[in-house]
Amino acid sequence: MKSANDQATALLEFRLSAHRTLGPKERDLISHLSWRVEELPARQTFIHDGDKPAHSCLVLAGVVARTQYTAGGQRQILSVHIPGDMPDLQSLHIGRMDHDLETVSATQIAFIPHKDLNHLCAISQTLNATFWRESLIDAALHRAAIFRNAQLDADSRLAHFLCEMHFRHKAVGLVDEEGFSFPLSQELMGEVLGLTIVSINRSSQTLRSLDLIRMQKGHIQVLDVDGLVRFGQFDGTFLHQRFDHETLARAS
Amino acid sequence: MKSANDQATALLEFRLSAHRTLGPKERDLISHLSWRVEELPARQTFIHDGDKPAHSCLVLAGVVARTQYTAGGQRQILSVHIPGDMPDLQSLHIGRMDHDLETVSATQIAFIPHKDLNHLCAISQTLNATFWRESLIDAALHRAAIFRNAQLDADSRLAHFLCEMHFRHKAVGLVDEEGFSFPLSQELMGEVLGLTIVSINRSSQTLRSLDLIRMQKGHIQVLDVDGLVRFGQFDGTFLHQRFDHETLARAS
DNA sequence: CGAAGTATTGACTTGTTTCAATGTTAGTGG
DNA sequence: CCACTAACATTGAAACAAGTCAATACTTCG
Repeated sequence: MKSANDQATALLEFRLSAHRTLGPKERDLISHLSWRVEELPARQTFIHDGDKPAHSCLVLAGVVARTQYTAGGQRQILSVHIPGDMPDLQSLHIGRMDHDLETVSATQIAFIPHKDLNHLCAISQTLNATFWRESLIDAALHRAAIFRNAQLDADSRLAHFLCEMHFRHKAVGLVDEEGFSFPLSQELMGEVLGLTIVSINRSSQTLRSLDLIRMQKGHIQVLDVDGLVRFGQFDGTFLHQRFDHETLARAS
Repeated sequence: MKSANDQATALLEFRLSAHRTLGPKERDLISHLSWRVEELPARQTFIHDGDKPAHSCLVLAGVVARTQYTAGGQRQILSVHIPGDMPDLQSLHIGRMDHDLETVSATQIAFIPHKDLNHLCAISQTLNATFWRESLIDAALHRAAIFRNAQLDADSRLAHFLCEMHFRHKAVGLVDEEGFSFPLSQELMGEVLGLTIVSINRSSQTLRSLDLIRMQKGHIQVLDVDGLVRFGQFDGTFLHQRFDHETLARAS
């Protein structure tokens, strides 16, 4: 049984290896980080708009959403983060948060002081570039969201989003023959895609009736990847994955 | 009369100073960069989806759009870039472009080899962090776009976008009593906001009738900043500007 | 069992698109 | 200097995708 700290180390090493092969120096540096791991319940905002965090975090288990609220209190989900993601890497160089981070399901999150990350980046050009790249891919996900929300109708929008989720889960080895576990309710998917729960419900029925996906109680299975990709006009380039099919199990 | 190279240097120094005060070492490093400056006509795609650029660029004059196309050839403008922006800074660490860069108006663009930028970042932690921060603010602009396109109706969406343009132009000293020069046609604003030209036209009439803006032939003037901010639910935090009111003139 | 959260369905409403025509402006060449 | 052209802006009417409202069912869990 691994300690939580080892688990964070293994996951980070796996994630960074997806960008480039790490040398022994980098692996050593990573392994000496000391993480503080927290268990958080569902629906908890753990970093607030306006905060000036002194740590960044790595999602170990569960799902986290970036959110922003309208004047009327309506919530927009800006992006969805799964194990292996570092959803507030930006706070390393942009002190003040311009959005919230909240848990969707119960999650396990590892925190690391900015000081330690900065130290790492100062010592290793490779790690510096890799963390930077990680934050750039985050921006690429945002661009994909802008594209789909503006250009696709409700059905395709959902298809595009589910493609993204499928490939991102796959990249961290979280997809098996049964699909992947995915705790967003239809209401929350609506908040991601700028649609109402009613639209999501109807669109999900469309995708199911076309035998593209199966979708029930926090679990999603893509039955026809190519079909879903076509339906959602999904071009996975923006994920910039060096390889897709390694499993987290193999890495840890 | 400054050379184009000096102009690029001055603009970059000004821009980076908006993040943090640069020391003499950093200013010296920047001043020794050698830029290649190009004049490009309007509507020209100068970096293509799939390209692997060996340079990044700095917009000196004119407006540049990041674009992505649907299967049906419909164009989405992902973001709009004005003088002082480095719209493909990401290519420094994400080799392959996942979108196009095209000019909107006639532009002047300065190119710098990735090699030189990487060298700079290796030598100076400060510059490394500053360029990184620049790319993170780019991501923050994306988040603002996701928010406005999903949560605001046509009128507010346009108001929000015009606020963003107003403050970003102001930050580089491009706003005077007459407003600022802005070459996006109503059709292109539609491609930014996920609306049709008809909607933009009607929304712009709304904003004009409320005396919030004046808008004619490539020129925009915000008459009532506070009013427009309120109307568009605009929270400028995401711009992360250290100061807004320095002028480019003063810096160069 | 009751309660809360989530999913589903139908009827009606609305903001935006689509289509199509007309007006305006700036630039070009005779 | 004016006719011609292309790009851009404006307007009205009809169509439609998604929203709203509201009722009902299913699931999970204490």
